[in-house]
Parts: sequence; structure tokens; C-alpha cells
Amino acid sequence: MTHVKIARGAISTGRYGQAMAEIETGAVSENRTKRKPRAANAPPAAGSGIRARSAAKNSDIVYRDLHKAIVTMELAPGAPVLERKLTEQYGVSRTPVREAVLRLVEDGLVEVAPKSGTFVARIPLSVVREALVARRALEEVTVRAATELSSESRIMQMRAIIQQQQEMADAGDEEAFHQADDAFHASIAAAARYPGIWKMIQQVRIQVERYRRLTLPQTGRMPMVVKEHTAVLDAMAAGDADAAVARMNEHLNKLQLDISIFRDLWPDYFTIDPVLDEKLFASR
Amino acid sequence: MTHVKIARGAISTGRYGQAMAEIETGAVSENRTKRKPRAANAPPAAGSGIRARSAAKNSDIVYRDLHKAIVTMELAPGAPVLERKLTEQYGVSRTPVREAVLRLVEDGLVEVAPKSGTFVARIPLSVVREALVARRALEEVTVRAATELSSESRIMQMRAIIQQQQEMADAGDEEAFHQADDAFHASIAAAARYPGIWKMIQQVRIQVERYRRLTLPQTGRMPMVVKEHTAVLDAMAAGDADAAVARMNEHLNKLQLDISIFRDLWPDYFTIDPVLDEKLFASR
DNA sequence: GAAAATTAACTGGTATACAAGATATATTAG
DNA sequence: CTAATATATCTTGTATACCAGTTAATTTTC
Repeated sequence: MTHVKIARGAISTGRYGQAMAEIETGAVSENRTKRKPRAANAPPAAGSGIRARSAAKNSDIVYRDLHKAIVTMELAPGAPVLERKLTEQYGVSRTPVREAVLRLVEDGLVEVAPKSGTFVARIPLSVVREALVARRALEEVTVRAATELSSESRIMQMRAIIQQQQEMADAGDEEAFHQADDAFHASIAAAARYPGIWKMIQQVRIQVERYRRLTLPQTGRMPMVVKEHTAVLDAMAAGDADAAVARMNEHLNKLQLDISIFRDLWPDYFTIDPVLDEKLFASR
Repeated sequence: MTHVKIARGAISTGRYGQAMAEIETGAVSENRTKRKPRAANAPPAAGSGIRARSAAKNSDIVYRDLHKAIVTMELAPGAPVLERKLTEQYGVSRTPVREAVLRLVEDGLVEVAPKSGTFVARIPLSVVREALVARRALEEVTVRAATELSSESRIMQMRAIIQQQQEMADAGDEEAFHQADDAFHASIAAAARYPGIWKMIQQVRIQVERYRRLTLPQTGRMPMVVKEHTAVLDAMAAGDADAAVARMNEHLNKLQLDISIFRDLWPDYFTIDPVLDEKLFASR
């Protein structure tokens, strides 16, 4: 994890210049008593929503970096997350670092032991299990709605995405392949007009993603994914929602829990709940 | 929204006493150089997970209170959330208040305009629409799994919950009625061993809940809900998963978007996205 | 030597002070 | 009287200092 210190703004003049001007006018204290405090803040106008001009805050940068590092397993489950170290790496104070860490806690990617330490969260097996179920359920309704709503241009756009994914598979670029994979599913969600549900899908995907990264790249898996995506899209193009849902389920069911991963290879990365994971216990 | 200041601990002695003791022993600087800094924090033992002894932090209290106030519409969409005011109400500093507010932002219940103000988020119509879809999808897989896993005792427990709900309906206690409603659905999730999915369901419910609170209590609705719950449970008890899913869908489909709510009654509480809500536009 | 007690130095939680942008009011100009 | 300008005082974002609890190395005790 290599970071560059967040560039601070140029040396700010602060309020000095203004203060000098005030002194020059020679009318400071008089005005202070005359002015009345401004009224309570009014809410933004209806329909306009909050302004979207929010500049990227330092905490956002730290959050994004950490998030990526954790999802890619660059930071392994159980690894300590030292606030102090992060403040030095990014050249910011603890406040924005803390903010980022708290958001990661909310995401279930980080756990904090009060007054003791903060650590990259281990992966509860039950969470992966549930994430697979939840994702299937959400992608199902999404692809169904998308089939009914998708335009011809959308279908063409998705064919292009699949084509690109094919090219990435041929090139063996796994990272780009997964980006295209993401784009395909995102496109379905966009066609369905379900941005919120897409957000939920992404959240549960993250939990599975950490698990998936541990499985060695299976030979021949990338071309297979392309075929599965094509099958989904063909059904969508034909306007057959039931078929599209079925193809999507077949696609998603390919990713199954491989118990050897956490039993033999990385037992420290997972936590097992005796009651929630009782079935897995039985099959052991 | 009436709050009592969070009770602070007794006056702390700080480190003064310890410093005095050090002086009395007369061996301060010598020891300082002898001790070596402790090793880097070790992650918690595998399998044990993080200790769950985390005491309720002040930020949690503020978060819970605000969360409740927003969901119950005690704080209306668009209402300002003043950090300063909250620090005074709770008798804590801005830090924990800020923490709580940030969590609410993550929940989509609050929006902040940088350097300007923080406000209770308006309800995007599209979010409610998607929440209804997502909840149906998630409750579907949950009730299906619950039907296959639920024990006799669980069924009996759920019958008790329905009975209690019936009693609350008779008493006309809407608040308690909704709590029992929540308990019923929670029990299904527990039977399905889906705590994570239940969490997701609750999250999307919150968005709908704010909308639901705006609809006047419909006469005869509570007894109907009890009937619907009973139908779901009967199917579960019979082990008929498909029927249970069907009954659950019928139950959830009772709550539909009533366009007059935001067109005529509380237009300021909602935001409408011209592209995501195009269908609603058309039907207007 | 081994186990218990001690203690320095780590951690995250909180309080407070300051910085910088946004906004309503007061002021001024026409 | 109206519109443009100025500015005091709001707001949130950030930095820093301190508090309190945990932990591991040290010391002590047997």
C-alpha cells in the first residue's frame, strides 16, 4: 500500500488580510453590536435537493483507498489498521482518518476493539453464505425489470461490454475482466432503473469478493463467464424475462462456497458461527 | 424531541496523581529509557472475533435517538440538523454528534451541504419504489428458507407473536402493533438463519416507513395484517414454501405507492427524479 | 525458573480550538 | 424604493490535546 501524502492547499492567507482591512477602516467594534445574528438555516428548496458540489473530502480519499485495499485482500483479514500510521501516510489529522474508518466499520470491513485496536474484519462465513442468497434475489428482480425496460441501444451497449470482456479474457487481464464483469451487471441495473438496488448488490458483492479473491484463478473460467453473460443478454434481447432470470441464476450459482478454502488454506481469514453455519459443520 | 443530558462520569483525577507518585519515587527518567516500546498490536485470536464488550458510546445514543426521530417523522424531511444544538441537548462535544450524523448520512437519512448545513434527507420517490421491490425479493427468499428450517417451537413462538399483534390491534395501540409486526418478520428471518439479510430488509424498510407514516391510519388495516400474517404462518407450518412465498407477496403488495401523498399533501417531503420516476410522471 | 504483580506506552473516545466556505442581514449606491 | 455590495456570523471540515482503558514488557515474588 503506497500512498502519497494528500496535497494540501497553497499557503492560505487566512483571515489576516481581512482583519487588517478592518483595522484600516477603523470601524470594527461598532458594527459588531449592531449586527443581528442570522436566522436559523433554511432547508434547501424543495425539489432541488442538496447541492452536489461537495468537494472530495480528505476522509473520502482515505476511505476509498482503504476500501480498495481491503477488498483486494491487500490488507488481509485480521491485519491491524493503525490510525496513527494512516495520519502519517496521508498527512492529515486523525479526524478524517477516523471518519473513514468508521465508514468501513459500517460496511462490515473493519472492526474496532475500543481502547485496544482496529483491525480488518475477518469474513464471517455466514455473511458470505447470505450474500450469495441476497445477491441472487436482487439480481433476479433486476434482470427481470431490465428485460421489460431495456431499449435496443441498451442491448447493443451491453453486447459491446461483453465483447470487451471477451477481449480481456483473451488477453488474460483478470483485473480488467472483472471491471467489465462489473460493468455488465451495472448496465442491467441501469436498464432496470434500479440504482438503489444496484448499490445493495454491490455491497453484498464486496463480502463475496474478498472470498473470491482467495480462490486461485480457475482455468477456463473467464470464457465461461462470457458465455453465461451472453446467454443472459440473449434472453433479454428476446424479451424473455423468465429465461433471463434463469440464465442469471445459473450464472450466479457458479460461485459456490468451497469449504477447503477456509478449512485448509486460510483458516485465519474467516470466522465460523456454530449455529448459523451448522450445515457446513455437518458436511465437514 | 426531549432529551436528558448524557450523564458524564465523576470528576476524573486525570494523570496528576500518577505523576506525583512518579516524582516521589524519584525514578522517572531512568525507567523511560530502559523500557522498550511494546510490539505492534497483534490481531485478535482467530475464531474468537473481536470482543463484544464495547460499552455504549455517546455517539451511539445520539445516533439511535436521531434515527428514531427521523423515521417517525418527528423530524420532518428538510428539517435542519444542527450539530451545535445537539451538543447542548446531550451535553457532549461535537465529535460524537458528528459521528452519529455521519452514520445517518450513510443510512441515507441525512444530507449535509458542506460548510452550509445538515438536513434531514427528503425521500426520493425512486428510493421508496426500489425499496418495495427489494424488500419483496429479500423477504421472499427469507420466508422460503424459513419454511424449510423452522422448527415446531418456532412456529408456536410465531403464533404467539401474531396473537399479541391481534391484541394490540384490538387495543388500538398502533405503535405496539407495529412492533409486533416487526417481531413477526424478524422471527421469520431468525428461522431462516439470515441475520444479514434481515439487516438489509430493515434498512430498506426504513425508507418505506417514513412514507408509510404519512398515510393516515387506514381503518380496518390492522386486523387485515393479522390475517395476512396468519396465512403466511399457516403455509409455513404446512411446510409449503411456495404458498408461504405467495402469501408473503400478497401481504407486502398491500403497501403501494399512493401518488396523492406527495402530489397533494406533502410535496416538500419528497424528491422526484424525472428519469427514474418517469412512469409516475406519465400516470399523473 | 515460573507465575503474579507492576508499569510504561500503546490504543481509541472525547473535548476543544481553529480554518474556510456559505448565507442572511446590514449597508450602500443608484 | 430597489438592487448591488459588503460583512458579521452562521455552518461544517480539520487539527490537536487530553482522557481512559488495554496490553505487553518488565519487575517482583515465590
